[in-house]
Amino acid sequence: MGEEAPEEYELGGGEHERVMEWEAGLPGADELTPLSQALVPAGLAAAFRIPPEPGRTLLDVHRASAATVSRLRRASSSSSSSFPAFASKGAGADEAESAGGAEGGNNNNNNTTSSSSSKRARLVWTPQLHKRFVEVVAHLGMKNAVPKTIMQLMNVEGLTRENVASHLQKYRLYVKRMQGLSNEGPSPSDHIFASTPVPHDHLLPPPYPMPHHAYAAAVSSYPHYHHAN
DNA sequence: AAAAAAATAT
DNA sequence: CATATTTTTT
Repeated sequence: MGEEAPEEYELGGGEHERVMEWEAGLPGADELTPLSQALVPAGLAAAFRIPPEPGRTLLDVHRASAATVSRLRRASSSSSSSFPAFASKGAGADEAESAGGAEGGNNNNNNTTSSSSSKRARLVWTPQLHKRFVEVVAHLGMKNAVPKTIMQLMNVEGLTRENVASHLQKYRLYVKRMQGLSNEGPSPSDHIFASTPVPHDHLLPPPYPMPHHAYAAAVSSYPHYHHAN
């Protein structure tokens, strides 16, 4: 019969249900310093030679909060009761999201999807992965930041060049949008991003373990995969 | 139904 | 390798 589940949850990129209990005692929005506003006034920063403003934009904030939510989903250990909002929209089978709560770091991923077909699951660019990506790109410079090199330096097993290429495409657009929308002032420093305040990422091995010649064989972390369709 | 993300094709 | 288009997920 029809397995039609009335999903009234607007999770992720939808509405947020406000839990007033959590807001009790907290200052009102009008009393808080807007995140979109720089902590250090432009004039003051200039006077004190503090040019590198992290460039906090609404997009950055949004990304950061997304990371926080992502963290909460996983850290839903103790706490009185489970979060009502973070239910996986399991269509058929519930997805097992990793195991160790504190993460050990050892991720032996046997993504031997058995089946012969190379129908790999969709790669999910988790904040950790993205951060790694950004770091590598930043270190390479827009000049050498090409999919192949990025993939190699990231050294994440299972990560394909196509994965990186696709993400890079989006990332470039993202950066572009940001630059165009940013203050069109005469600021030579244009590449101001990489502000991806992701929690402590002790989950991944060193970013670019490439001192001289690649020591292939270094087992690295694995990307987050989700069940494919 | 629309938007975002990732995959795939050119 | 870059960009465009299509598919999949939210």
